[in-house]
Amino acid sequence: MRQKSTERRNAILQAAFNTVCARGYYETRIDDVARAAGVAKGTVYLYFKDKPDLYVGVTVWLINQARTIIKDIARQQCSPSAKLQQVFSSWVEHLLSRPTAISLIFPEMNYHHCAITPRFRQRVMPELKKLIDDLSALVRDGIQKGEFRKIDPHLAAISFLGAFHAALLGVSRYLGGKNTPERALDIFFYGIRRSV
Amino acid sequence: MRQKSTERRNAILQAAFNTVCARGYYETRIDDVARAAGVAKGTVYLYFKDKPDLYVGVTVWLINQARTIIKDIARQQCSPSAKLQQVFSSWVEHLLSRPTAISLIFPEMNYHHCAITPRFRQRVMPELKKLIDDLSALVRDGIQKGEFRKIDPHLAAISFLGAFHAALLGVSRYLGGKNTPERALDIFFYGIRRSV
DNA sequence: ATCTATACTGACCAGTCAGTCATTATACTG
DNA sequence: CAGTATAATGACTGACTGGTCAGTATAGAT
Repeated sequence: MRQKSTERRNAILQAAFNTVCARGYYETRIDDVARAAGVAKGTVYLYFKDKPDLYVGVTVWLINQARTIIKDIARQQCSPSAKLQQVFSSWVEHLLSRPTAISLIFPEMNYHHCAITPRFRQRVMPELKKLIDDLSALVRDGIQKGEFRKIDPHLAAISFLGAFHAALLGVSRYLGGKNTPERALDIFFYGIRRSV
Repeated sequence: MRQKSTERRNAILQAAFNTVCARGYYETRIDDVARAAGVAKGTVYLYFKDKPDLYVGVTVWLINQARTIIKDIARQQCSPSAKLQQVFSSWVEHLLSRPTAISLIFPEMNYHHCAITPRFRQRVMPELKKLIDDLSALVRDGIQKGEFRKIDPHLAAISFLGAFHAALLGVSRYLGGKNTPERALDIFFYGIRRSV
């Protein structure tokens, strides 16, 4: 009784992630993913029901990685600010070479994928909400410790994503200036208003 | 000597904008756009070279609208902060019913559209850069008037886009909480750190 | 070693849709 | 009004790709 290989599944996931980052979902061919994973095209369908299913797999996989980073850092003994900073830096480190991956995270980008939206909603949105909850928890901790202003932790978590996004844009090929990603985090922390 | 109708061109652009916002570029059929615009499918090709050309047209059109709003507001006699706030509110007002439009603005989302990326680069990126320059000018003004911290205006402009994005997410169907868009702007202005 | 059940393969197929173009419609001119 | 040139039409076409499945390969059991 032969087993499907976890190894092969991961190879397909990784190949799909790479291709989706390079080209986007719609310009990604199953054939390309298969070739990059070193399997036959039909093999992809042994592990994933169809193309949208593969996409959902990739997105959940990415979000779980992002959450793992948060969890590891949340366990450290340092201030909430330092924790947010570390999550930020770690994420930047991971995605700097593939900024397009961020589109996997933003849901309104995924309105685009109408064919998978119901499935996306059922299987990815819960994960994404957990990601935001993880970030919210860090913010809540900071509020309780008097480090952060009294703001909605949920919105702050979402704004953190926006700041992360801006960070990637700020160093990107097309819109980049003389920035480092940390400057975007600085704006997130301190705002643009001058204190009086 | 018959002329092509500007009216018809705009109808096609508007229809394409609506469909792209509702479904994304790849789930948008030329047939759907034509029907929504009240023209035949082949007519679309009288005004736009091909599908990517239509997409570029829509994106440039949206960016120009966003810029018009900035320009109008920049002319008013009020503080730089108030100006940014008004741009923010006006944009929110325009896009609240179609948050997906924001994907037209963020370039790494458009890496997805490999078929149009070179064309996009040549025709849309210059407009997008101008949009960011317009915002940067407002920020620069605020810095000179002592209202804003000494930060890179360019990065602040990008962060403004990120904050705008977060605002839309914060009130969205999937990730929304009890927020108003203005709260995201508040975070952009004052950050999350508590002042000491 | 043989047998079995499942993994794996890749040529094939059907459906889709962007783009085409022969035909028709219509605005404009004299 | 007739003629002309261009706009507009929509059925058709061909390229493409996701998914299928008959055939092959192979791991595991006996």
